[in-house]
Amino acid sequence: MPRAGLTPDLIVLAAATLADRDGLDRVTVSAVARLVGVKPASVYAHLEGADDLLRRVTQLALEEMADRAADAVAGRSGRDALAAWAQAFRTYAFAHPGRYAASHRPLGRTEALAGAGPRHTALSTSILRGYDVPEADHVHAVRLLGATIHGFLDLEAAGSFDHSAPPAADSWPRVVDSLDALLRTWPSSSAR
Amino acid sequence: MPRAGLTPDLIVLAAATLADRDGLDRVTVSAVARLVGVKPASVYAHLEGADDLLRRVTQLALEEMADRAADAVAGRSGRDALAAWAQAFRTYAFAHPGRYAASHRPLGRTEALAGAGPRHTALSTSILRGYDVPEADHVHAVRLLGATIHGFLDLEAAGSFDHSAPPAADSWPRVVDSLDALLRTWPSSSAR
DNA sequence: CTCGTTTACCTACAGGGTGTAGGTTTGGGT
DNA sequence: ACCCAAACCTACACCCTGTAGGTAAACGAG
Repeated sequence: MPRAGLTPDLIVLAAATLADRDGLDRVTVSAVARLVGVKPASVYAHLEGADDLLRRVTQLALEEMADRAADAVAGRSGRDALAAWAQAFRTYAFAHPGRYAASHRPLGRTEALAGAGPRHTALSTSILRGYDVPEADHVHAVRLLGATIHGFLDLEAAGSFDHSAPPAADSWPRVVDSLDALLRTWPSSSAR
Repeated sequence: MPRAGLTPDLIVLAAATLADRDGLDRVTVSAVARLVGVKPASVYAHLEGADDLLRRVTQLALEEMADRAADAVAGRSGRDALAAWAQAFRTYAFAHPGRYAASHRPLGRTEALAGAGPRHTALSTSILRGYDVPEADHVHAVRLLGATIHGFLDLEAAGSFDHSAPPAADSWPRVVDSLDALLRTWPSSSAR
């Protein structure tokens, strides 16, 4: 019997593929084993278990998203950077729904600080350079950006926008416009 | 052997309790059966299965949140209404993390239109009455509000804000301020 | 108050996922 | 050519889902 030549990375990639194709909740050690042509028990030699598998998919998704986001903001600033940055996430969420869903799973402090987390923080902070947001408010602005983009994509993926009239895609540019407007007028917004 | 006197509602309530205590992913037919003191098979007489159980928890959570949100906006308008409405969700998310997580699960068109969905839409629309947002933009504004609040609470629950300095609670009022500012200046924001 | 019907709950079982123990094969290094 | 680490296997125990069919408690009718 030829050997599959598995590595943890190959298994995680298969899991991510499966997540995108069948949904994150269908990602099981057994299903991944089937996909790579191996018995379930063999997978446990490369990973610590189901939790570990999902955690690695989360980390993969966060890294990939950071890559794409970095690409998007490169060479842009202000509104352009903001729009491209946000669009990078939306494109990723559509292309890789399972990975995107995985990216929301909680991570331990250690994994979060070691992985792509800081890159995401740095990227969204860099967007603020095109606006007049005071240094002290950067954290809040970054959180607001992240929350709004994540919230929109999450609700869109959950179909929450499918029950009212205009397609979610019509609201997307308005969301980006709003965030831009908010950042442009930030000082006055904190002045009540 | 005394009879437990189960009803679908009692089972769903037990499931919701379990979700809040142990996490939504620990909600299984078996666990709920244990909690109410019955064998797993007995639960299937009252529900159609695990999917049905989770769907009902989702609906329960949406109804409860609509109740609290309605309570919060009653007798308020403008910024007060917005802040109270947003706070209602945050309070609920803290008090009932499992239910709150369940509220994000996708629902079919039928369940969504029959349940609390329309109430939530009506509630957030009512907040716009305190602002000068043109009728045609209401949908977009409602989606923006929902996305931002949901996104913030979801990221906060996932611990995404625990890795940088100020506690998430410090950013929350800034988010509400920002949304208020955005709605107050809405017309100019759509004018680029 | 007994009797029959309903139905709440049961046991038993099949199927699939997780995870461990321990055996067998494969391939690279010496 | 051989050896050893590792990749992969079978076999098993355990839990969750869901179905089939049985037992017994409640409840209304006479």
